[in-house]
Amino acid sequence: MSVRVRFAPSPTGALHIGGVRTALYNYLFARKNDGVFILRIEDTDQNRFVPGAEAYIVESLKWVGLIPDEGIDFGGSYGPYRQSERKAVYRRYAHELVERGHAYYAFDPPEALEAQRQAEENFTYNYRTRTGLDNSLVLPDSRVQELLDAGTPCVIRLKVEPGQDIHIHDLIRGDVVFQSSELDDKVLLKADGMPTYHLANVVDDHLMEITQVIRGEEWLPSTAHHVLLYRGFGWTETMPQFAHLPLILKPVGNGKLSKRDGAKFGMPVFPLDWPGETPEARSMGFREAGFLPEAAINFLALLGWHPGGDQEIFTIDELVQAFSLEHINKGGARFDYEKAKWFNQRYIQMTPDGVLAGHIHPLAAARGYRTDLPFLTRVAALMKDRVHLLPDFVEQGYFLFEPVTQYDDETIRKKWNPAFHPAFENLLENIAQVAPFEAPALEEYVRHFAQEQGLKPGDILPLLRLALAGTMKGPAVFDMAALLGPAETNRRLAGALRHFSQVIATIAG
RNA sequence: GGCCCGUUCGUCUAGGGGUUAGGACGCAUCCCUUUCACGGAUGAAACACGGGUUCGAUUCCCGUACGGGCUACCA
Repeated sequence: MSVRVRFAPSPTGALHIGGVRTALYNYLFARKNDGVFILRIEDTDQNRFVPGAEAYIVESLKWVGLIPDEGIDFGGSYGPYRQSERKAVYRRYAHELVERGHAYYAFDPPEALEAQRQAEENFTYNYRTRTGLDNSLVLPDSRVQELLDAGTPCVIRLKVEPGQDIHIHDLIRGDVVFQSSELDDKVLLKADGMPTYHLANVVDDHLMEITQVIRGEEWLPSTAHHVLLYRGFGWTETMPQFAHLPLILKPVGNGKLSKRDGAKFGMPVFPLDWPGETPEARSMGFREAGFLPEAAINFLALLGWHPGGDQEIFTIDELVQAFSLEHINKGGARFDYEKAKWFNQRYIQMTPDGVLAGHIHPLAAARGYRTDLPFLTRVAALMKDRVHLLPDFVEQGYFLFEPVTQYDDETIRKKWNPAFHPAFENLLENIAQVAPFEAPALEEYVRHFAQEQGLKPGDILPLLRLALAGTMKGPAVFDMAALLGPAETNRRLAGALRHFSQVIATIAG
């Protein structure tokens, strides 16, 4: 039987980075096994529906390159892939389960159950309590029919028979056993006619011929219910295998990574930006933070999984080749943003300058900088070894785009000597004539010039850097000069010379 | 509270009955470089605890502790 796996997010907001990892593991598993990767939207909660969330999910998957083979927006013959469009299907199956005696109608209004929970410490709707509640198990058939005919609001609940062990063989965790007596009679079909997750996911996984369910650990406890559903429907022969993924934990402190942690720690926890009503609700995305999608994928893949060995950098094809569910760790993995940035740095280094130029383009444009690709390509070459995120190119390399207005005066006081003035005057008059105006020629000229003037390289180089960039941080001086060109180099030298004298004059005064 | 899952350097992890417990991020020192980085080298840093099983447990079993998840007409 060919492998078919699905990623089934619910459109209640931005897709969490943990969700992206779940999608990634499903994708890798599908590719590794020549299977099919399906995107299914689980929008059965009408109250939590968020407009735009579905489009966000699709755009996120596209950005990281996890393109579904089937699903909403991607075709396939097992549709519809949006659960809200399959309402009739679930209704039919829910009733079938009632007929088979594995489910029943319950008329208890939500308020009544709420009151029960208030009154009774650990109230659970199960085999113990259901006989005293308002459902088709205790009501006479005629009365049930009457209520149904009258359109009385009701739900359909799973009838869990006590006294049986439910064994699950989890592909990641091994054997897990649940006692059915501990399980509650889960609602399968809500009063609004929509199914709950439990019914919908089992029916859809069956109908869509899903072979492995790879999902978050938060689903492990309800898997016993799902197994009971497969049994109730008589689908045990084709029941999918289960694999429950460990959670992604907060960078610091306790608990799983939450949506709010992005704003809290100033780091992205979503693939793409997601606007929020308040600053705290606004979510930064990996894309907007300046990550290359390949880097984000590489980072995510290794957060909770490793194939063994010492390799850290994996192309997507290498990930596919190396992937196996058995190597997924059982324990939760803490989100480590420093490591994420390290991956991005490595991927930036590996990316050709011309490609980087394309990434820098919009960032430069946003700041009103030069945007011609040949120039940006050279910027990329000079900066790529010292950035972690794409915006660093313009934020840390600002002096390549704009005139120097701020100088590192501290260093000027240490390095500048008024006695250098004539020499620098000379340099600024003649440097523009160096031909070709490229780094090697410039370096040769300046070093030779220093010698001529009786100066050490250490006297002149730091000051030249300060003149061109204003700061002691940055690419090789001669590379910068070459990029800036003769006119700009001359201009900056002249401006710097005036500033240097002023700074010293201030001290003297 | 109940049920379920987990626990190797600070973090992500490799490993697995006998190892100097390996790698990566981060950190520190040094080299390269008259900048910042990159790169290279070196270093500090871990098997939660207690019982078994065993000639021998970090590795297998059982407890304990700690962490996590679930416990809705949410997913």
